[in-house]
Amino acid sequence: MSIAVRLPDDSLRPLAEGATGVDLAAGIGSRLLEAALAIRQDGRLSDLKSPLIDGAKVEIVTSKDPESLELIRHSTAHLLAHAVKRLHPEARVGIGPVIEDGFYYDFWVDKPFTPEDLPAIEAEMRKIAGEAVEVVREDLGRDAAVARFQAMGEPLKVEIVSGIPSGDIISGYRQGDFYDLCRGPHVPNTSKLKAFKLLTTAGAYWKGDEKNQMLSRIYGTAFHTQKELDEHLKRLEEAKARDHRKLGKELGLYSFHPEAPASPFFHPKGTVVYNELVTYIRELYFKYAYSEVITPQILDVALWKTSGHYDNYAENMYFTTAEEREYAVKPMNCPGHCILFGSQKHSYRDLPIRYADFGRLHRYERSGVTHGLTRVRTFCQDDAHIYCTPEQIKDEMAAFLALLKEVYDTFGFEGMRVALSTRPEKRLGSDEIWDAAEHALGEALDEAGMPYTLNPGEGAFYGPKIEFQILDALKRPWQLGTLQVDYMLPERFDLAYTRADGGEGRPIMLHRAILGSLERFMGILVEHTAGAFPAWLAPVQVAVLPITDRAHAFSAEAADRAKALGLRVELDGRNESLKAKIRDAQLAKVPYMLVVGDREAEAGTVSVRHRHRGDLGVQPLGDFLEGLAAEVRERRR
RNA sequence: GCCAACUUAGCUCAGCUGGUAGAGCAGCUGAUUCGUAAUCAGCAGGUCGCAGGUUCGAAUCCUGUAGUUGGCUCCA
Repeated sequence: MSIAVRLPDDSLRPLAEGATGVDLAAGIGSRLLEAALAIRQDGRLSDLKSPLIDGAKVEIVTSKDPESLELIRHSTAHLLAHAVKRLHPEARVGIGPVIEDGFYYDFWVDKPFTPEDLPAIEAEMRKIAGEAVEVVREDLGRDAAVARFQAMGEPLKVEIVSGIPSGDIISGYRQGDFYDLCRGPHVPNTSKLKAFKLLTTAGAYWKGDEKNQMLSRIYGTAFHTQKELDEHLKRLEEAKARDHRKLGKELGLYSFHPEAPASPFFHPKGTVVYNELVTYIRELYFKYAYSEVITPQILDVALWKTSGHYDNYAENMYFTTAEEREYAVKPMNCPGHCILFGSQKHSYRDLPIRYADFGRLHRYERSGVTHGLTRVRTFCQDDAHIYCTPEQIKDEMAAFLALLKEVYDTFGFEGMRVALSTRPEKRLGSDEIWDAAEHALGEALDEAGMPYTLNPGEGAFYGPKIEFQILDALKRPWQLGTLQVDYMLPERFDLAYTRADGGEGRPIMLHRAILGSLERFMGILVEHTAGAFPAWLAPVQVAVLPITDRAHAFSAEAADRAKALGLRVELDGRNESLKAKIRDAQLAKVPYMLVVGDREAEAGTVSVRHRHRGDLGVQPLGDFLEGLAAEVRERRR
């Protein structure tokens, strides 16, 4: 008996019955056998050692295959667990999946692993890889698997396997004395794992549930070659160098202090950037017909009970009492806007009404979740609420999408992705209302021709939402904008408008933001630009650098003229060398430097240096200043 | 909130197994007047996060606490 499989070049290859991918690869060539990691039969990835199916389309998977990286990482996770079991036989294994950029493995140990433990474990991994231990699939019935893991003293594995229906076949893999539950596939032997690194340790709950056992997690990554691994580690370094917490301190933008945990102090330079962002959004609000309002910071608790925040969000709110009356510090602007809307009679002719608010918000975030500027306890959103009729939702969405695109384009963000989040478990309102709201958003997106993904159960408690995600300069995704439909608050605040027929209509409320939190946006922007803000945002837009004292008078004149044009200029009159002044201006990421020596002072010119483009040559002072003023006015990138 | 690590001068960091704190940069003073990423010299600067404890003696060991960091979890 013999079988035949079809190769990618469409040729048929006859093989003996029971032949595996190993036989196939070996038959084609020893180089291929060496490179082979797995096979794909009729589109399904499986072990190199799995038997070939007669008539199947088969390809040998090598490192060139995109899916093979996942395979390598998964096998490396097993290698990690194998090494840990050798060094720490008492450790109980959890799970070890592949994640973006690497893998992790969870262990139940008395003493959690620390970074100091990693070199020894990594060395053991290299040892096992060097031993070229065969990786063999061993399938077991459910009950046999439970028995085996019980015998091995692996309670977590027993728990997983026990959750699988009795009678099912469970796949597992053995490499030497290590056996693990796994769907596979895996590399044929451990020598295929050549480029890996353990990165960090962390605590993690079993099954991600805080009520469960805390396990010790080891993170690592793996690649096909050392070169790819090195490049990845270099990228990590680059991201670290752009960390907004580090750059914010270095550039003197903001700082954090124990007196107000997770709450930024914006220094003068950071405040310039912050205010420029607000000014920009304000200008767009004028263009897009929003009305800015200012509402109180502290409001009666009764308001938050009406809005539903008290019941759903109290654990994240700050409370205060005065004259025996209980107040809450606002965690969002919406209820205040509802009071505003309800304070007057509205005609259908007035709608939509768009209230924008840069009010400061406070939310109590649990101590472990705060992070630099991206997760803080006090912040401000480019927040606005639109009150409109059901018929106006689509137009409002279209206008918002245009606004959103304009803003993201200004900052050079690309690759926008859109997600529609639907009803969560903890929510207000009837299913009928949710049906209508979810439908309205989906339809509007369809009409705008925007592809989107669904996030079931991720909506806000008062309504479904659309989230807009962009990619920064390092191609990292960030969620910035959001648009949420809210049928609940108008109901709870009994908001109304007079319809054309004289009857009363209930407005629909749209919550929307483009940048999200200004604090968080600033952090993202710092990482996106590596601190080199475009001229319109730069805290110092131009530095004047006199070479000698003789150039001081003209330098001062240059600075004054820049200031008269509204430019943020700094005159570096220190008794330092030109080299030193340039270095300091470069490190401060000042976009333009004007070198002024005897020649320039004499001719009324400046020698222009750009932080990235270097020496741009000599220009008349007036020409340069006008050019820069235009660059700033147009908010060029 | 949970697990772990970290916290020393304004900043970045040294400080071996406990013997009573050190560098570079920044700052100040002086000299130097200089052409596209650090001129030279001198001076000054710290209750070693905070509170207890062990010890003849604590930056160092122990306990507690705060903040930060990496994760978990959460995220209107």
